[in-house]
Amino acid sequence: MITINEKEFHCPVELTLGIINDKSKIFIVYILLGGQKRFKDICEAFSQVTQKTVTQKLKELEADHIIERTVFAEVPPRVEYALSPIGLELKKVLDSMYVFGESYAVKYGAKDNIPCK
Amino acid sequence: MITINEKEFHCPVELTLGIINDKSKIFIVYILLGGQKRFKDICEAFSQVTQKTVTQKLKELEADHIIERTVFAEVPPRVEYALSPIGLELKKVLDSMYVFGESYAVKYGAKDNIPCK
DNA sequence: CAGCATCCCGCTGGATACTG
DNA sequence: CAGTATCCAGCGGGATGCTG
Repeated sequence: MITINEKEFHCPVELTLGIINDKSKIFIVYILLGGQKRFKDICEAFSQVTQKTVTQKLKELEADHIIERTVFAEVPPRVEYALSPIGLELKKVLDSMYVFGESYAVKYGAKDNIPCK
Repeated sequence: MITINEKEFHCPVELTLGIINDKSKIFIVYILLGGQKRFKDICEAFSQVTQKTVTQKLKELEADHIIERTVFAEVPPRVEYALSPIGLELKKVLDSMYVFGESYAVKYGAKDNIPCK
């Protein structure tokens, strides 16, 4: 049993799922694996998700220590998001998802080519 | 670009997320990593999810070739669920989630012990 | 035992407009 | 630019009861 902020998890897998519990969050992590990004860049990176959702998910990820938020005192405002040290460790999870997706595509998909690494 | 059943994915990660897009499915895979199980066993394995959800998720996973369903012509009926070969490859994804959860717990959690492997 | 059918509620997340 | 505010629709998923 693991306890974090009065939430209880039966095992590490459940804990991980508690942190990146939806697609949009995983996508944000995925995007940030390419280096730190501005709010606008993240929004543009996936068209399927609205600005509001991005804002919200970024907040949750920050609260969970996955990403770090840096505000620059400039006009116009600039905010950079980057993965924290522990956030970077999610790379292995994403990598394994990539590998699985590749195998799956080979077996069941009509793949043109496999980019986006 | 990968195309499967007229659905398009930009990269293998997105494809993987398209298959195991929610927690309950990942949990089912997690449970089945322990060997084949009956419907009832899966339902009992996580109390937080209802029977209906289990039924539904099992169907989707079967449609996506992740699990295999075997019906035994017996009375009372018996149905066994097991991971398919490609489903077994999700083990690596789960494993990496386990590793991440462990690291995270060490850093931010009050862990009693870490079971459930 | 292994589901299916129904009803229903809550929350996620979309669209749009406004602010420091 | 980087958000906040509000309003609202959809659907995932809970509870319950029925069937082959």
